[in-house]
Amino acid sequence: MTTTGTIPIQEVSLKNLRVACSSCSLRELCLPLGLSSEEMIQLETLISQRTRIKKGEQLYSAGDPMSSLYAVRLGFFKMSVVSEDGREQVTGFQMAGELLGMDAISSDSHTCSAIALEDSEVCEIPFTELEQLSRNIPSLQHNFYKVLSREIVRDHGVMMLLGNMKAEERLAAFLINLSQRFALRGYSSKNFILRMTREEIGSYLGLKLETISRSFSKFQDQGFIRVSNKEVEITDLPALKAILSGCPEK
Amino acid sequence: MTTTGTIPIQEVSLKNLRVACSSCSLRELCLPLGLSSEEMIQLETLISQRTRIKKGEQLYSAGDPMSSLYAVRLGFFKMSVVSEDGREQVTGFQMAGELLGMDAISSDSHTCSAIALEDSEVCEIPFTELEQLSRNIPSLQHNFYKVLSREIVRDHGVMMLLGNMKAEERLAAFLINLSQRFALRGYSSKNFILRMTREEIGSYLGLKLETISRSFSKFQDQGFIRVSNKEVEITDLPALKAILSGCPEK
DNA sequence: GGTTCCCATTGATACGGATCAAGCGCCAAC
DNA sequence: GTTGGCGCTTGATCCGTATCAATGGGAACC
Repeated sequence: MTTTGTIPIQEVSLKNLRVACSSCSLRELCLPLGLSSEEMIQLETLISQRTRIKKGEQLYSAGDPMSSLYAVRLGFFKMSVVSEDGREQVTGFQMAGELLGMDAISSDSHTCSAIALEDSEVCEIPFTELEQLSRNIPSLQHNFYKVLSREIVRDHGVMMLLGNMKAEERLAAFLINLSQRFALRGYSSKNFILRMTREEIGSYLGLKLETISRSFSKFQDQGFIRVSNKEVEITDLPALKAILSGCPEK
Repeated sequence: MTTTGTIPIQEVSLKNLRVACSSCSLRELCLPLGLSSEEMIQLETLISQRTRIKKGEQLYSAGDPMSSLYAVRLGFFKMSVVSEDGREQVTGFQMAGELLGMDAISSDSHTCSAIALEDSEVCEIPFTELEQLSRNIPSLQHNFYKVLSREIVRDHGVMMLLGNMKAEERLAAFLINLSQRFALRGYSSKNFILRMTREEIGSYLGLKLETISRSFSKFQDQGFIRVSNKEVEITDLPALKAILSGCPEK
């Protein structure tokens, strides 16, 4: 609807439509959190454009020079790194309101690739200008530090998962995490569509796709979830959570 | 030598001794990187004190409120998180010039515990004041963003290791990483002392202590390293690196 | 100097998940 | 409507690491 470029609308309204954090439903999840409306306007002027990314397309890939961060406005992304010998590791799945590209600050070039798993839209945030603006808006600066820190905490959680948990615990943790994030965004926490393949889930969780498939089947047999291809329904959330608590019985 | 508090020296010289980034051998690794000498002095005034932590003591633990970050001035730390059901995951080992506590920014309280693995010394950096100062010193702000981002990149590397690599690959990667970090600090990259136990290495690498021990022995049998308790000598670095490159032969 | 405790090594065995393999269902292209 | 390909499921087997167990050695404490 509020596409960029192709339709020749007059500039003013285009600018208006382009980016408006203040009217964005994600402002409570995203960078603008807690900013005054005046500060939010300053942030808006900085965001040069929204970009649409079709399912399967790359927003950027490892090695690309970094000039902007991206806030997911709509859709779903997969982030992955590749080792020198070609092994891929999915490092995360990002949805609306989450920031992409923070890994790239350290070296001015991206270390991950970002691939859209469904038709998506991102707000492009030029990094140098964000740095500058954050010097004038303390709460923006603070928010951004928090976002970076939260990513570190999340990564530690994944390490815990990869280092200590068994296959079914990992998958349970993954489903619970997705469920909570959907809920935060106003979607159902019980019914959702998996945008990624079993293989991508496996890569994220340090498992093979067959193991993911088997664990899904087992959860279904136990009556915890119903799965049909990419559709998931969580029918017994407490049971899923119990798996995580290292419940003694299998 | 430059202890804090106990010895009643006159204030001026104490202040001088307390913290002097400008004369600190770590200034090229730590936050002050690239700051002018004038800016460095501003940073120094902010760092309230140096603290000594004895081997085995905790600098902070998960749940503690966070008011400061810490720069390791001397020594060696282990960072770990604990899951609700009590499983411990070591998330990293930090040495001189590295920053501790960045995970705590997101929630104003620590999510990790930091334990000294040898007698250590840290510079305490009050976070609110660092935020303030970084608004006035762009290169300080930029450095700090980079430090946070670098931590995210490091974490992604650990995910790759935990998600994709076999036991011996993980240990090889660990040894190479330690070796490089010692070299950066002017220590030998070939001979060093492991400050952590086999169990702590195992927790970091997602393996059990027996597996660490066996892999050490195997590397030694193959002539890649010499190990004696905590002492390690790397005798064939290229061979260790070859293990990482997924070399076909075992 | 001896005792104790913790850490490390090594062996035997068990088990979880990887790997190999076959078959199915769905969607897109023709 | 048919064909091909990709993603998913399920079974059989294998392999790597965990687990269990016994022993050894070094450092700290008495």
